[in-house]
Amino acid sequence: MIRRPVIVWFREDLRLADNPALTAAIQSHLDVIPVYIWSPGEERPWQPGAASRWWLHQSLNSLERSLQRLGSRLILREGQCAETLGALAAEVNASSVFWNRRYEPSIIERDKKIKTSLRESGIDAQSFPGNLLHEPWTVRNTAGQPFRVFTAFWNAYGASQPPQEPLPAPQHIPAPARWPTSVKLADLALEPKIDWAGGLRKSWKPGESGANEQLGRFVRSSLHSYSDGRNTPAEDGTSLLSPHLHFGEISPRQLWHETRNHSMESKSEPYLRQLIWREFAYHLLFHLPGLQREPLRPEFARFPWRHDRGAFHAWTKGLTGYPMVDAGMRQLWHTGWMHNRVRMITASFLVKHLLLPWQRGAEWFWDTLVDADLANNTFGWQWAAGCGADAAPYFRIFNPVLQGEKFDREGCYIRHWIPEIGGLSNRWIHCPWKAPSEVLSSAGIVLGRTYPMPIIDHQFARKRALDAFAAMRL
DNA sequence: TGAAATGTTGGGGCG
DNA sequence: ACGCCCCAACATTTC
Repeated sequence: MIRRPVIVWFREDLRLADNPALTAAIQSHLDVIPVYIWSPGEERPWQPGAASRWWLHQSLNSLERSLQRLGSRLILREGQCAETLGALAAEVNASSVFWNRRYEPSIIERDKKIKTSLRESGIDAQSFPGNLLHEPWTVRNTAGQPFRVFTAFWNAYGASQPPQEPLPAPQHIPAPARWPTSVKLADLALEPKIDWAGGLRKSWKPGESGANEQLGRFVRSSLHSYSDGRNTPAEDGTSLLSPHLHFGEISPRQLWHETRNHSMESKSEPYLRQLIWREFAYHLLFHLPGLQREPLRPEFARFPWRHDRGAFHAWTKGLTGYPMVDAGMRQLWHTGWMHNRVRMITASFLVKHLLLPWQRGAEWFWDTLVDADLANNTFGWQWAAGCGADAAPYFRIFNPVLQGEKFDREGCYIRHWIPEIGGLSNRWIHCPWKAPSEVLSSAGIVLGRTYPMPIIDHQFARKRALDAFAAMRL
């Protein structure tokens, strides 16, 4: 009698350690068939962008090699998940299919259907929690409602059970006698046809081992000074873990325990807060699926957004004439990532200085970020636009010059990403248009030619945004 | 996880 | 010594 194998369906959990579905599969003492299904159509309209696909390719490659080291493989398939899983399960006569949950509303809906249809075919289907610290439906305020204020959410997390200890990575994965066929990773065509990914390759090491190395670097060198260091874009003071976390190369439970164990509570708390902001974003999107398109505050539906392709183009290319904004946008384009402080500055500029819809910004970030994550991206943009939960009030408008002087005092971040104005002293580096003409010419700068004039005047833009806000509230 | 405007205070220059 | 003004520094309010 042939033993029926169990399929482990990998999704946004491209890791072996702390992987509940994988652990459960191994504990079932059946042969394990790991599979990943590429089905971008089912993610619409948020199918992975170009930068995410690049990362996914590297991460799948890394997972495949890790599985091979344990005597296993990664079966790759392309197509609708329901059909593909059903066909694979039939092909290998699987007894069950295990996976770790995702929490995007449309994915939940799809996965429910898959679970039902597998069970109807006599196949045991089980999903496991592992990509959040707490399941979104278990967290409620005293009135039984989902939280809308971060502090209350944070307090609720603090009062609840600490997350369970991460599961160890398996030492061996039982392999079936015969493997089903797999497409080749290259055939998924995740990598760009024209190789623009050089900057990404230099910046990142996707995969579980890369994630763990980065976590090690972070807790050794940045965690103790995180509360200030995370605000200095020129330095690696943030965790740099966001893409690893998005693809599940490392789990939030691992991050929680590792940072907790490595330092005093007072030192690890600022980082844990960030991790809980992520939970809060997932929590909100779960309870309010419309957030991915529509503002949480309904009055923003009447906000007088502008439509200015030229301004949007300048923003995306880092040609607004405001060095702090442009540096951020160029860092994003080059590395697939932007420092969080600068995300706030660039987002504020798009929404408040240019009056362009936050959805346009969210779409651009979605395509260019290696850490593009629906819950976080949606939450972050609604926060920046002032229309979200616990958001920055609309009248809170960042001044890109002051933000630059405050958080990049020495201009290091600017000089790195905008070398054409690198010759300016710290006094002028954040506002080249104010520099005396002899300073500009001796630095080799011709405003409007070698670097743009500001595409909009700050004072004017600030007043216009406030007026638009006032008009909306009438 | 703001910035700008407005208000208040207190030290020093000066007649 | 005193009152007056200026203004930086800080605090508060407003958007």
